[in-house]
Amino acid sequence: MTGPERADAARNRAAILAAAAELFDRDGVEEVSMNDIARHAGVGKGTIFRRFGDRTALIEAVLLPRAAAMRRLVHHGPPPVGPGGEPLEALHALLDTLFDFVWANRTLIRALEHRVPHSYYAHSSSRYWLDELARRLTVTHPHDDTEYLTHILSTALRADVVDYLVSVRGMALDQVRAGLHRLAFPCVPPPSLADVDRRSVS
Amino acid sequence: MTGPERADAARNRAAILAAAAELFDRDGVEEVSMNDIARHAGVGKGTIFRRFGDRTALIEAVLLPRAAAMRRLVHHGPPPVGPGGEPLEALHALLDTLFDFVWANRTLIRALEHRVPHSYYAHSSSRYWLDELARRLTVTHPHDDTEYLTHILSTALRADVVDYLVSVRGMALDQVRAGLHRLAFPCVPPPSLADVDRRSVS
DNA sequence: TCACGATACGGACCGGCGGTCCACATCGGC
DNA sequence: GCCGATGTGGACCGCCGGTCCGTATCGTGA
Repeated sequence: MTGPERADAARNRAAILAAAAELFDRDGVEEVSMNDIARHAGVGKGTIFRRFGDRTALIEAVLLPRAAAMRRLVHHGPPPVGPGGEPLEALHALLDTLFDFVWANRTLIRALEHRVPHSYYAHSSSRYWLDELARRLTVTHPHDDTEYLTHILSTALRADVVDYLVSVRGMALDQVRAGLHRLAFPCVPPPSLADVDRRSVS
Repeated sequence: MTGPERADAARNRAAILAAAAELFDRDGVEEVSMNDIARHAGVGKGTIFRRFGDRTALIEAVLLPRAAAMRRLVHHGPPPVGPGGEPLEALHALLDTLFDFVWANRTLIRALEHRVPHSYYAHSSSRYWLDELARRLTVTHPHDDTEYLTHILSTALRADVVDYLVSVRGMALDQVRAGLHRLAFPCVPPPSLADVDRRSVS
């Protein structure tokens, strides 16, 4: 066991991740076999399993850097999504950021949920933003049942729920986004469309 | 093509459905192969495929009579869940009936959703109770966005969402049920626990 | 009762999957 | 340049859902 990883191994890891990301995105996760990825990356199938263990771990490995980027944005980025902004703006910015992340990675997220039931809520890389959401809700909704609200919002943010609204019910993305913000304030009338537009364009 | 079906064929259909229902229930849908079902039913694998077409259709066939029973209850049963009762009671009774159905058949429903994305909302045997829910909401919430409310409630009734709350978060069934009823009336305080108990015991 | 076409049966068989194995190639410190 | 540690790749494995077809069973009309 030398320090980290041999040079050729690192090269192959990168090639596999790139090939997997491209094929998953292009053809849908379920349509891509491990053999496809191996061929496309120019490596043997055994190499993939040696690097990543199994199919589930490979999917996670493709998703991980994207989740980490979002996490960095939330924890160290500029306000309003990063720390230091006005609480209400911070909550809405977080919702938008989560929504964008879920939408952009919906195929990977759905595939993971498919292979590891409840991973959407229970997976460690999900927990942190569920907790962050709860934290911001506690500030903006000090008198409500924030655990309950967190659950409602995180369910509305499920990749398959959003996907259904858009691809089966034909809702526009901004409609779904507006519904999400409205859900956070169930007892006030929904904001005017102009407000919603201003927020989601930023 | 004689009239309906030969006697041995009908016998086998029943045996297959019974075997599938038992194994799905006992071991979980994903753990049961078509060979398992064939062996357990005492028929050849070919017979299953001849009768039902493919695995998805077999799962649907196991679920169908249960959904039909619920449908009968809602359309022809005694009030409050059947027609003729007081609107508010009718809505709550429907929510309870749907909740019980989803919980009792959560493994089958999840397996179907797994094989046919969005089937939970889009499948014909789901449509009718989504429509019924919307109908009753229109009566009890004449001034609200009932389409939106229907979506929120049907999402809260997803088999995987309920399953997560119970099996991962450790919520009691009656808590989840209470949350469902509360969701239908977001702007009034939740009913006292006594009310909830009275309703769900009936 | 029997004969015969229509129908159903069942398990060998197929292609493809995720995952394993191991003879061989490649790396990199000395 | 040597040599043990590390990495490689594709043949191979068991299993899956699904098909095929020679054989068995049904039920009708005579």
